[in-house]
Amino acid sequence: MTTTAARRDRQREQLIEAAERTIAEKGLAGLKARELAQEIGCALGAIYNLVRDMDELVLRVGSRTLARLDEALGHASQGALAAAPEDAAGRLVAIALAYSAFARENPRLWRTLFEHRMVEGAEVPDWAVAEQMQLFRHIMAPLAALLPEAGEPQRLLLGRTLFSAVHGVVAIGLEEKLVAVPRRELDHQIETLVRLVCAGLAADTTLIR
Amino acid sequence: MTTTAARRDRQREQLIEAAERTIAEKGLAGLKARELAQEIGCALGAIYNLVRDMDELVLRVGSRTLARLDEALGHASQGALAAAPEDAAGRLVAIALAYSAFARENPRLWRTLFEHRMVEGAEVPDWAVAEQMQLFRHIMAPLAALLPEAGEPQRLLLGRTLFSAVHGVVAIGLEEKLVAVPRRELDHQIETLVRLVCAGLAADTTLIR
DNA sequence: GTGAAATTTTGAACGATGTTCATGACCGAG
DNA sequence: CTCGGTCATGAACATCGTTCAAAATTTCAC
Repeated sequence: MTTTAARRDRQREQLIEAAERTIAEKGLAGLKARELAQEIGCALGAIYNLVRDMDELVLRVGSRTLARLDEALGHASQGALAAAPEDAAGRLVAIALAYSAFARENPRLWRTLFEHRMVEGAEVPDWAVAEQMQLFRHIMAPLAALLPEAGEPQRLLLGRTLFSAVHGVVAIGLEEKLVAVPRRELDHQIETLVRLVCAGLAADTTLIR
Repeated sequence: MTTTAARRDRQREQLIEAAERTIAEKGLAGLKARELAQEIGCALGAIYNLVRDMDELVLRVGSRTLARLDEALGHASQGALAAAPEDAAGRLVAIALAYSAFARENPRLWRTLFEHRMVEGAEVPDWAVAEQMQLFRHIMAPLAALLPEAGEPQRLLLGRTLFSAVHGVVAIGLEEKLVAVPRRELDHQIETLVRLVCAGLAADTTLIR
């Protein structure tokens, strides 16, 4: 016997999956409450029993995307560690390239992570913020190997900066949809950026204080 | 005597300025056709005689923002050049910091430059693309001084990468509105990033090929 | 098992919003 | 002055997300 709560949970899952498919296919702007209701076979108003509003739905899709991204970065980091345990810079490059690959392969879902703005006044829930912070741990490990003498706060700051910089290259690189940036070229830009920063770190450690 | 066309041009200017003020105050989401019509004193439908649609209006506001940004970067570059003509890296840092300052001082207008997505299928007009490319010239000059031996294509690629990287740090740094990143900290991250890349370039020119 | 109470589902209705279009005012040339 | 075309007008339309009173369903005590 299926209790009401269990069925609602199942339907909520269906809703989130339908929303994920829709965003992946048509982008965030293509997400319509009425279409979702029809797709999961419920009334329009029922959606608001499964989810507070569309914002929460988008946030939950973002949570799934973030989990997949986290997994991709973890695999890349692990692979690079196995291939060259000493090469911390290479591991950073591998993570950055994995980030780029994920963005390229999931363009609309990835975009949604940043495109989505909360309605005025509403705050991002704590669990969403915590998830985003989790991503940094992949960067922090190689960074600690690269800068054993720097303090943790300095490393955190640098990790954040490095992530943001790579993100910027990917974001602007994938912007112009028509003249799609060739994968090779974008990946080369990213690798160059990360290696330049690492070379800079090796050349002049006083830049990190 | 004011011909009809002249009055329409004047009203179009009013419309763009009103839209600019609105976006600066309330953000892109706060831009409503009906409010604009009331503000410039015309009927709702008249807006569509001044502008094809809201997309074009936002693009025109973006054009003004881009012009002011271009001016700010030019001033910063010029100032740094006068202060230390030899220090190309310092000029890059000055430009990056000016970019950060502009974004911080014009958060909603700056955001609109990137937030805005064309409706499906519509393409960004050529004049808008050309304007964006203009920005790069500020970066290219110091880069040429820094890498006299590199080819122009390599320099262009690196300039684009550097711009994107700094943009990423600013974009993510200004993201969380509540826990506003202190100006000092953000500027320090940016300067660190640019100096690290410059140090990397000096240490290992083979990274740019 | 039954009936009442509580809960959930329903979809019409509401309030916004961008855009269009018949209508009527207005302008300018002859 | 007049008339033909141009332009302004705002009601109407198509979509949205969201709400809510009513209907349907489930729950539960007896």
